[in-house]
Amino acid sequence: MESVWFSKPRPGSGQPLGLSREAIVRKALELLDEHGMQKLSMRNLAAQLGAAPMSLYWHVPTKDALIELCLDEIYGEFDLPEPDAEWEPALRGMMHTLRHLAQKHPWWVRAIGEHTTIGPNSVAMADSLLEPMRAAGLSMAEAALSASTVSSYVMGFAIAEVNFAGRGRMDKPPPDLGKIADLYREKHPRYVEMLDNPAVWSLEGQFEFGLDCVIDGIKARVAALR
Amino acid sequence: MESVWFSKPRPGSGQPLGLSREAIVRKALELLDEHGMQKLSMRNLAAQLGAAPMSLYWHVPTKDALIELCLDEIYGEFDLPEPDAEWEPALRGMMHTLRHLAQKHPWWVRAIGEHTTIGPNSVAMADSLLEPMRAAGLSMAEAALSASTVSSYVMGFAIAEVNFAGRGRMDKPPPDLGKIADLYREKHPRYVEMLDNPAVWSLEGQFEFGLDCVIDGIKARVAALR
DNA sequence: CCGCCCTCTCGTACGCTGTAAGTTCCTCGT
DNA sequence: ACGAGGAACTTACAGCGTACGAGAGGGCGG
Repeated sequence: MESVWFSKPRPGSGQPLGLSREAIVRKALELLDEHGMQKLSMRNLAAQLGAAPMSLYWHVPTKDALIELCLDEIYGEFDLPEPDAEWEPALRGMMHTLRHLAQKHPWWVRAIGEHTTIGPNSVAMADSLLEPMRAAGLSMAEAALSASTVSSYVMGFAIAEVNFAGRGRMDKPPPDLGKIADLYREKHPRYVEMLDNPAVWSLEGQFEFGLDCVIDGIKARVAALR
Repeated sequence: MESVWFSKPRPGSGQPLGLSREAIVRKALELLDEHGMQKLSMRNLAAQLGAAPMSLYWHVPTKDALIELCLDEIYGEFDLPEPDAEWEPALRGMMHTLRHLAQKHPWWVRAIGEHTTIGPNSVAMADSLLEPMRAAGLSMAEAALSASTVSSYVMGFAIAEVNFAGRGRMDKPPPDLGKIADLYREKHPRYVEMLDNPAVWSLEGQFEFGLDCVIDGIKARVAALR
């Protein structure tokens, strides 16, 4: 299957266009952010654009491709740090924006499970992720592995976060929790005890703790170079 | 919305059952592992079981619930380490089984993006993840945060791995890669240089490197206690 | 100026999906 | 023998992605 990135839409030869790949992606993104992936259908999207469903297919080969375009689009929001920054704060900043990106576009966690993105913005992000690691003095291989490690962590965290937040905001335990706790109190007392700990319900603390761990691990590798 | 875990199927009063929640879940799992999530439909599943589509709904409230049951089922395969093990090898072992679980059930990475699981096996796994952390001497809060950190990393890694492997096995670069490299060679030379590095394409190395990083970070916290 | 072609939009239709509602049958306790 | 109710089935609906082909409208060669 050919990827969207290799086949541009046929360039129009001058007449005014009511529809365009850009407009479609923009509106799709709007729908996704507002109502989630379940409400995004080609029919629905076309209606929002005042067009017939099949008209979209001139600009976009398939719905999956459209979603990949949307994915790349949100990677475009990712703002890159200035190149002369210290490597650690730069890395931390990028990871925070990555998390906020997931929070702002909750459908992201669903999409990444089914689509790989190799669009320009996605690549730009991956590339600029290498920057701080190389600046830290790591070799190309180690830089790549480190970058992959931190972003794997953030991705995993974001999924859990968004997913759980879907059942209600997650600063405090969800209402179900009483029942869950009761169900498992005898069999897994330690687990239930954990659920009572307020530190577990602080997303900020949770994220920061994990990020610190991972970055500490990387710092150890940077230090080993000297 | 009530969760599956609170509403058992009505217990039969004795007659032989052609269908059962267990049989349905088992067959669904079979279909999922073999043909992926896209091929699992209630109609298809019913056909495989020699039953009418709507018959399934007596045993399972909804398709999403069925998938949650399947998720919990595969967590049941997760074998817990013996309780007197050293904390670090125990943790590493669990993380390896978690990864292999994702490899064995690729649909998992799609499912976790849309479903939270609080079934017995899932909870048992989460609980036993606390074991090594507590054994290491960490407080309840730190144990929970650490466990969440490592498993976030593994989840993120597994998603990337399975996802990419979907386009062909990933021990070496995919065929698309030439085109990608050509597209971005000028704009992101460092990125395409990275793609040429063999270390980037070793999944084992990749996984182990990241796991080492995270665990090093945790070890630092354990050491800080003494 | 005519007619062709190329770009874009649309209408129709197919095969698929999850599941609500209502029907039928079989087994059991009384 | 008879009602109760568990379990399976039938029918039907609203929605989905998209293949296919028809049509509108402007640009350009003749």
